[in-house]
Amino acid sequence: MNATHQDLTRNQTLVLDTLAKADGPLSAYTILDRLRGDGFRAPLQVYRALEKLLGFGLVHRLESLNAFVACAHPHCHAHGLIAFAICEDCGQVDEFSDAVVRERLGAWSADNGFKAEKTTIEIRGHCANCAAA
Amino acid sequence: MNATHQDLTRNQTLVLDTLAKADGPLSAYTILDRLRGDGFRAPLQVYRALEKLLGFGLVHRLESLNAFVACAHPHCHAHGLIAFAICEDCGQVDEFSDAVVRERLGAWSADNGFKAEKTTIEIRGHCANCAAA
DNA sequence: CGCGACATGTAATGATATTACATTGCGAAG
DNA sequence: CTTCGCAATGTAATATCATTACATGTCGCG
Ligand SMILES: [Zn+2]
Ligand SMILES: [Zn+2]
Ligand SMILES: [Zn+2]
Ligand SMILES: [Zn+2]
Repeated sequence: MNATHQDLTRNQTLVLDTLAKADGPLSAYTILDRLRGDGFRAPLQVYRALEKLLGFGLVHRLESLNAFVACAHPHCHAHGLIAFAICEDCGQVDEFSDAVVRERLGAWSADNGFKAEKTTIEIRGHCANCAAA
Repeated sequence: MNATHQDLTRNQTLVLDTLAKADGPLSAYTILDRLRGDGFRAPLQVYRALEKLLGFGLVHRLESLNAFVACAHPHCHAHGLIAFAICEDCGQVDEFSDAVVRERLGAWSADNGFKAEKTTIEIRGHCANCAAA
């Protein structure tokens, strides 16, 4: 595990590159359309690649958008808990993490006997640039 | 605004009651099926009611499930930020809020000039009961 | 009554995701 | 080398979630 870029299959590489080149989140079907020229024909080709990439931590799913982004920090994977700030105007996504937030949510889980598997934090709003306009 | 239960229309009341009686989140189509006997025929009847109920704060949308729950605290809705702990085994949802988390995410937004409109926090995992089993 | 505002009814379509099954590529075991 | 097993891939069909478009109903108010 902890796969490097070299371990990726052709389809996984194509999907990851598509996300990396994009300026914002892409839906699975948008990825599919962008890869038609590379032989992609069916949604499953995209979803299967995404599934692996999500497992590798190279891609994140934005639940509130039903879309996907390449990880902004694929190296320093301190990925215990990630938060996303999503601009509704320009689509830009900012990925960050906060130790205090992680600690507080962890404390709630401990207090309530809840075994957390995955935490989603998504802030929808307007980025600095778009808010100015 | 700040609508009370009395202000609700028939369809809104039916949808809210369905959610309140359910033991967990329901998808829009599940709500539709449960209301066929009351004359519901089309998804839009559910989605329109949900849209209003979400606005009133009587219902929450769980982004990671594409499903909806009745608010657990429809009265003391001082919480500007709500978090959900969702059990993947039994479907139970626990709704809570944390002032420190709100403050930290607010601080990040302020630091980055981001104007937050809506924040989603969802923890997927296993509740105390199910984790024991 | 005549109008406007809002809720509702109905059909069609669009968008997102999964199931099922066949096939291919490739390294390990024999 | 051949066969086996496994993971990836290809393809079609289907399931699930959500919206658009347009017609109709209801009710308060001038
Ligand atoms: Zn990341
Ligand atoms: Zn922006
Ligand atoms: Zn609530
Ligand atoms: Zn449970």
